[in-house]
Amino acid sequence: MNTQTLILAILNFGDASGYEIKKESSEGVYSYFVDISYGSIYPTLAKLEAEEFVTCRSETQSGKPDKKVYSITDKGRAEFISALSIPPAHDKFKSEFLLVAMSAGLTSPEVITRAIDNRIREMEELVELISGLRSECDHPATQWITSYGLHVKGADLDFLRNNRDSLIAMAGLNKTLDQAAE
Amino acid sequence: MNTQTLILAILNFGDASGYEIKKESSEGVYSYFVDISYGSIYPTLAKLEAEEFVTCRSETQSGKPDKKVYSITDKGRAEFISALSIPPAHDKFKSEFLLVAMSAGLTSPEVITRAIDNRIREMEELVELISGLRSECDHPATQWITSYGLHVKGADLDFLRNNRDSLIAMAGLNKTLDQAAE
DNA sequence: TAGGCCATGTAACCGGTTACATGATTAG
DNA sequence: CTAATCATGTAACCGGTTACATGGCCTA
Repeated sequence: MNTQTLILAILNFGDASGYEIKKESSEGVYSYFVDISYGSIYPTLAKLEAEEFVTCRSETQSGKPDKKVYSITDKGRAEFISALSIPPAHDKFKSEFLLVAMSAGLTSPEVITRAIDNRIREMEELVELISGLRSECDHPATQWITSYGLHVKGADLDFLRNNRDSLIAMAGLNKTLDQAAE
Repeated sequence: MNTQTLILAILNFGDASGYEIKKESSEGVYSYFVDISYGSIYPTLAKLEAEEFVTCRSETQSGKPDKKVYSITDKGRAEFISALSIPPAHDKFKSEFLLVAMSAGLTSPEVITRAIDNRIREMEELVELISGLRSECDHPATQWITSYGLHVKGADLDFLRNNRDSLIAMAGLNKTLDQAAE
């Protein structure tokens, strides 16, 4: 998913500044399945304005710096809807944890324990986040994707809790075998 | 996860050529959580050899082009193990589907039906793949990660099947509301 | 008074992909 | 005869991140 479509999606739900878009994409509902940095947000916003997909107005705030609030235009909405009709690409999924877990035999119980306990904690935080977001917003499609996330991440957490010890038990086993073979 | 560590991980399980590493990373066990292209494999392999993390021998094959088979060295294994002890970064997850689903109201039932049915099919194929891989390999840690994958992707598939129709029912709703408001 | 939040923006960099070049063999 | 598989490699490109620059306000 390119930055442009993502920003259009966010603006379609409501006006926002670059700063707010960043927050949405790294702390809001979107944070679960995307993330973008300032370095890509601001240039894209400028490009989007030049193409008339968004308009921009400055808002002066008391006690805070001015902000540039962007609104999606009809042209931008049409562009977004047309992007939506392109069959979505596969999810992109990369997991360092799985590589570590797969190599559990080569490393120590301490390393594996830390890795899986961190993962459990992060997963709990993610479930918390999605739950919170879910209760804040009654938009049907948002409810659907948050239910989805909760269901999948809940199953993930179950597995992690039920199989934590068995993974830790595998740590260092290759080493032991190598030594036994000597 | 950088290409280097991933290649070291694959070579740690056995010797392989660049071509075979690509296959492993896009059709084998690793395909579930990583993917790399030739454009990054071959240069990395050369770098790895220069640093003495791997050695290389040429194998002439009858009826096939020669291949360069790489083996991990003790130095390479030490490097890999040390990379393993660094706490793994968050999973990287990007989903165009979730963005489309979240915007179901803006698009047509056809678009949503195609998107979710494609996803269900892809998820089924992934579950098939992991099942196959699982039965081929009795390495404990690999069994662990494949069980994990099967558990999570099974839950994913359940949700998708049980909630397919409710998502489709949301398609086009925003449009209808807009028109009703006119 | 230090650190964190609000707020916008740019330039350098980088990891990785895409597309291309090359070529033999085998299966349909 | 065509397509696919095996096999290695390079160069151009690109999307995006990191780090930097700037600065005021508020809280501890």
